[in-house]
Amino acid sequence: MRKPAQPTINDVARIAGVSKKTVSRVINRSPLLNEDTRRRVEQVIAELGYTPNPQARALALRRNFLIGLIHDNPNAQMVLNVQHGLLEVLRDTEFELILHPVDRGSPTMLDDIRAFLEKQRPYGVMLLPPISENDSLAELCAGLGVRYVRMGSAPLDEAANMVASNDREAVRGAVEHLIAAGHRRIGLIAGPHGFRSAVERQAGYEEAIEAAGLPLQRTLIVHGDYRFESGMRAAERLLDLAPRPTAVFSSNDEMAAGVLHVAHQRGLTVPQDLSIVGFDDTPIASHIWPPLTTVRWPIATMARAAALKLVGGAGGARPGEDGEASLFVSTLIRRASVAPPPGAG
Amino acid sequence: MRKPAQPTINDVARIAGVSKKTVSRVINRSPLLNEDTRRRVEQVIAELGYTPNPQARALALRRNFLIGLIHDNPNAQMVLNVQHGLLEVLRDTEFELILHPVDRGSPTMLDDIRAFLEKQRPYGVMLLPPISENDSLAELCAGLGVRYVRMGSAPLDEAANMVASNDREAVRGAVEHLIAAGHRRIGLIAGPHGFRSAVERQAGYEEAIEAAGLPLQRTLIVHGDYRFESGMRAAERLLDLAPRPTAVFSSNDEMAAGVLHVAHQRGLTVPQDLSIVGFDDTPIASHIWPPLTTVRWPIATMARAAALKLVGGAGGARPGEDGEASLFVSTLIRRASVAPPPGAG
DNA sequence: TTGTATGCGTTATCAT
DNA sequence: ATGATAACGCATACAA
Repeated sequence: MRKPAQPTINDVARIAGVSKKTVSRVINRSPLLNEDTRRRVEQVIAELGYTPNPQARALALRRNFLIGLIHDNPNAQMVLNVQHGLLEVLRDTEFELILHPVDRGSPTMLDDIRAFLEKQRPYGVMLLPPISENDSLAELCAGLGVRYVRMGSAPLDEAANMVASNDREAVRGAVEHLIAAGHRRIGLIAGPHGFRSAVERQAGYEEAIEAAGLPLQRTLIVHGDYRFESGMRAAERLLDLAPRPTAVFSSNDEMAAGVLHVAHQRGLTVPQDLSIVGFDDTPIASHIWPPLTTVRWPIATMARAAALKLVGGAGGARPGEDGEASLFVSTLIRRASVAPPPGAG
Repeated sequence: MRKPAQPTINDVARIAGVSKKTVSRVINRSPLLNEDTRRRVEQVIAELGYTPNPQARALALRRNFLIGLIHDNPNAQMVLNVQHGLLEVLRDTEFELILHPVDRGSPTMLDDIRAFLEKQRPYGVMLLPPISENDSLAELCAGLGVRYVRMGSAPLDEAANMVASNDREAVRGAVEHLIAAGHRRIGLIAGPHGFRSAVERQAGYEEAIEAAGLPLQRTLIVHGDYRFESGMRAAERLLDLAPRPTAVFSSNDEMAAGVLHVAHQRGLTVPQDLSIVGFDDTPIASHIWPPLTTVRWPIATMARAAALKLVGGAGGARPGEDGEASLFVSTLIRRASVAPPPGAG
């Protein structure tokens, strides 16, 4: 196999009959350049198929063009949506996305991330929930001089470092939707302790209940861990109640699917016997039967905004209007899993 | 914010009282080194918290430590599983994973990938199905001197460049399972034309049907595009048949979920009225109702093997037994979506 | 407007 | 076993 040696800036300079610096100026779009020489150099660049070596650039500029994505696998679809949103912005820049999944259960997580940051020295990092809620992590980044953007369920940092959704309002709206359908006993499957998203979503639930003048019953609130099985367990407890709730709001779709599962097992028909509302609008929400009413938050849009905040104008990226926003609104997607409570007809 | 200047090899050399080359030797585990000096240097490295600059290394070595993942979004869970398998191996090495999603519908896909390869010059790339089936793409990598590993449903390259699953056998086993349950009219939802996986899975279906001495009926074979909606459309056509099939094998879980959806819409009970088998064992398979009997292929294991093939011993990675294998077996996961055909009791 | 000298942090060559 | 020096490909400071 022949060795396809990449042409370097020297080759371009030699063939174009100029100095490397001039080529460098062309590459970096220096304004003070003779139009003739620019064209000539660009011609040679095109002929040779020359591409600047990113590593050499990084070395000379004393900064690289890596954006890190640090997360602890919230859910597959979300991670992928974030990756897509990020890459959509990064694609036209010289930045690359590198991944760094971590294990929030590990006591060495912070050290692990520190090692990653010190080794790669990424230009910036994107922090996904739930670890994005960790203030020590944000401080670690700041201390190391690595810019960061956190994604979360509420504004927990300054706008420049944050893209947030309004989980509380969104859930309040979702539960109000159930109340408007006639439900009075509404169960909540809350997220795990220590998650800001869990807190926000529960707060939204409570706000809606109280605003409607309904009693806030602790037995109607069960915690899960955002996983399918925990949704099943929570549903068991909720459906064992007498009288049992006529509707359940689940803090994410996966647990909501667990509720549906249990309902099926018990011979309950959804939504006639039990209404269910989820959160996330992952693909499973529209694929299960019946299709799930759920809250959709604009993950890809938020990721794009985050990317713009991170690279903000650097490396060819242009901050768009997305770049300014840091709070994003979620919307209720109405499907077939909600109906009036039994006997309400 | 203070500038946390990284210590360089020069700092280490100066403080340890040796030359940079000696430090370099320590880092790279050169065998010819005095034990004393090695320990002394390692001590200083630890004290300073020195980490070699990957960009500078890449420049000097004329090769970088990037592994690219090129894919056209087969499905979220698969992409994520691959990422995890890859990163599991890469984590202990100096390699980083960079992403490059593409659009196989675009006529410029190959040019786009070429630009990516020429710019980043990754050490190696991992190609996911379906674009991994594209021979021109493999040739492009080879021509550019970029090593690659393809992931696919059958061995379509030499072992060093391939991790393959045995889709054909796996599907054959799955359909035989249906036949053993008593089914004689078994529908197939095939994958889209142009996909090797679609060909292999259809072949497995046909082998099972013929081996059982059943008639191979073209009306029982409908093509989908691996997406949920296409599964619904295919199911409509299959269930409109008279007599209708008593079982359906779907070439992936997402389409199988579509079948389940249509069955529900038509008031058919699964598995009593209709048995369904899927392929992939994505989370949705176990989360829908009833839980789906499906074929699981060892994606993460395959990805680990691929990573070992790519970095093979380089950069601290040690080829394990995974590294040798290039053919991986899938297994049938039996859940609740299969029963004897109606009236068979 | 363009060129020269120098540095970025590392490894390779060839000494000693 | 260790060190001086020259790459690697690019950018910056300073001249011209």
